[in-house]
Amino acid sequence: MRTDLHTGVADRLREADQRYTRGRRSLVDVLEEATRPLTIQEILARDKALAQSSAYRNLVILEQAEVVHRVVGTDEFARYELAEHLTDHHHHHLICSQCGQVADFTVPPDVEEALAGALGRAAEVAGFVTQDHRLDLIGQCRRCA
Amino acid sequence: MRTDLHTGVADRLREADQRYTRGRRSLVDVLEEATRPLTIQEILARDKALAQSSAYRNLVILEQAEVVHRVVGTDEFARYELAEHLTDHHHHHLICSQCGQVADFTVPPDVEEALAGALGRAAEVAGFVTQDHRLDLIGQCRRCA
DNA sequence: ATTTATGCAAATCGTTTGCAAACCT
DNA sequence: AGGTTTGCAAACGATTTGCATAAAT
Repeated sequence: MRTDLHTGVADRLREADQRYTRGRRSLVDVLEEATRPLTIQEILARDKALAQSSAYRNLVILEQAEVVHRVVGTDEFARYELAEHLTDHHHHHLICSQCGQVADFTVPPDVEEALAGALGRAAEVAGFVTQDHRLDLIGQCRRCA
Repeated sequence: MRTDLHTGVADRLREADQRYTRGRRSLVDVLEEATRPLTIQEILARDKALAQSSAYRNLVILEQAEVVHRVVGTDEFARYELAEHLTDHHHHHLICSQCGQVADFTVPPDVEEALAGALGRAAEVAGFVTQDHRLDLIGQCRRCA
């Protein structure tokens, strides 16, 4: 099913002139098994062999190589997930304003399309070159509500 | 036109059992004159009489009283703007991934409605209590592109 | 063999906090 | 007077960085 994930990652890293080391592979493995964006601490807890400083450094590199995506919530912790082009799973985030947890969700394709059109037009007016869009819900998760 | 702004703010603060002091009034004044969310440093630069620690403390209080809204971009700086119910101006953000600047934009009402409906349904499925939504464009602003 | 990555510990920097003086009611 | 807020300086904590060693090509 996903023997290609590491191949895809390797390709991206090669293009960015970066090596695919054991530490970077571990990060990708951890994120692949997660069903939501993880904080650095969560990542380190899931693979005890990872050093904190290297994890920070490698996540920056993986982000530049477009292998991972940094998710900014409402709390002080950065969260990471695999880039959408590697998972084929376009989605958005439910951000709990209480505990900070981030969960995934999707909206129907027709809404997604209407949205993309409107956003494209708005960006054009502002002379803005769009790279990505961010659609999140802020509220309280089941556990905190 | 906006003699009522301070009245509205005072109401919110009273409800939160908070005083409307000179420092808090200054913060509201600075944010009222801005056309985009401002970082703390930008706020302090616009009113030299403000002390940094009090600004941080008061922005927390104003946020809890729903007078201001904290905007999280992609960089390390928190940004603040007046809450939408005080400005009657529902909008979204263009976030420059290069310089971090945040600008405002709007989408047509029909898109906004379709979006609200889809989001409401998605949240319901996840057992999520929605407080707010966040729709941003990430890209490069006119100056950085 | 040479370049690049790692991991520890120290530094950085936006933000938070302790505390005594100033302020409001 | 009694409780809040202020402002300075010190503390905090997530993230970054210097440097000597280990790994990758």
